[in-house]
Amino acid sequence: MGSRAWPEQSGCPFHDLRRRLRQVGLRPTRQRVGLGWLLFAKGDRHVTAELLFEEAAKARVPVSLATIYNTLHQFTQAGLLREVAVDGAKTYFDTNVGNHHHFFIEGENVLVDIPDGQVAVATLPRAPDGMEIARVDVVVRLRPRR
Amino acid sequence: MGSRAWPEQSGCPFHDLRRRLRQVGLRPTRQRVGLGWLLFAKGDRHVTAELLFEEAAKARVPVSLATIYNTLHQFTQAGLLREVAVDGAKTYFDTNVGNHHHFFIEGENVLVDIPDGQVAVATLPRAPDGMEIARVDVVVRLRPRR
DNA sequence: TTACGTGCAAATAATTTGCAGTCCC
DNA sequence: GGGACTGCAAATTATTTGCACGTAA
Repeated sequence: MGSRAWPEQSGCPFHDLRRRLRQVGLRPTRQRVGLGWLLFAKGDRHVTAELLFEEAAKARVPVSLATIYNTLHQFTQAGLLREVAVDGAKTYFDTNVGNHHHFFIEGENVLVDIPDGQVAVATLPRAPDGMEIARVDVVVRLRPRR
Repeated sequence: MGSRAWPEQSGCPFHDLRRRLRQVGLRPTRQRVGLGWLLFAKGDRHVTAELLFEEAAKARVPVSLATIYNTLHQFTQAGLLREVAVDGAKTYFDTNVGNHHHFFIEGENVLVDIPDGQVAVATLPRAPDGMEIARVDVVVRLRPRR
């Protein structure tokens, strides 16, 4: 779970969200709170800008696509989200910012978390001179069994 | 090295290239041979369409950007190239189609092969029902040491 | 010859940006 | 009130496509 990014929760998720936004230096505006609610209320998720935009429309959160993009990037910079690298044109954002890896379902273009501990990278290469390892991403590509 | 895709080499790289193209069902046209030359003559490489386009211009290989894209995809489908998934908007093509993984240098947006054997994935997750593992990609993200 | 390739320019798709107007603190 | 935020539309960037023309077999 992505709980690492959500310390000190109280009883009220709404207040937690607003407080968390302030903590990371973002004003809890209507759209940020609305999007945060969509993103973080349902457990770990993987969204694209377009998908979140549709959800916001359904949920009557008034927000433009441009603001969706802005917000996703601000949340990412604040450590509330993480960008996931898969191929395909779209960018995926993951509400789970903890250390974990992904399945990528080819054809469907869907991302799924790999349950913790099911992937282990045994040997890591040494980083070249002057470089350090920022992160290790493992993507296990799945296709329908023929 | 990506030699798996290049069986039976003779003394003449040009002939090898033309023959290889025919083998995979692609007519050895001027632009395909020219691009193949740029791609495969210098060992393992990671290129984007734009980069290859510039190289072609320098090397006086007359080719349009649209044809670069077509050719890269045809080569990929033929197994001469492999698409690599990193984030960032661009698509990278790798002349090494063997089993290996990558460093991705943040900021510079450059891909580098990780020498074989320096990364090992110890435990693989079981694939969900009806799915099988098509491929496992490991990307080690590097940043300048602070 | 003739199907396969290529170039060009226009079309898409995802994302970003500039700026005028709006809203939180 | 004032600076941060948002929306809209136009701009960018990467890539794809349609179609007339060129070229390898």
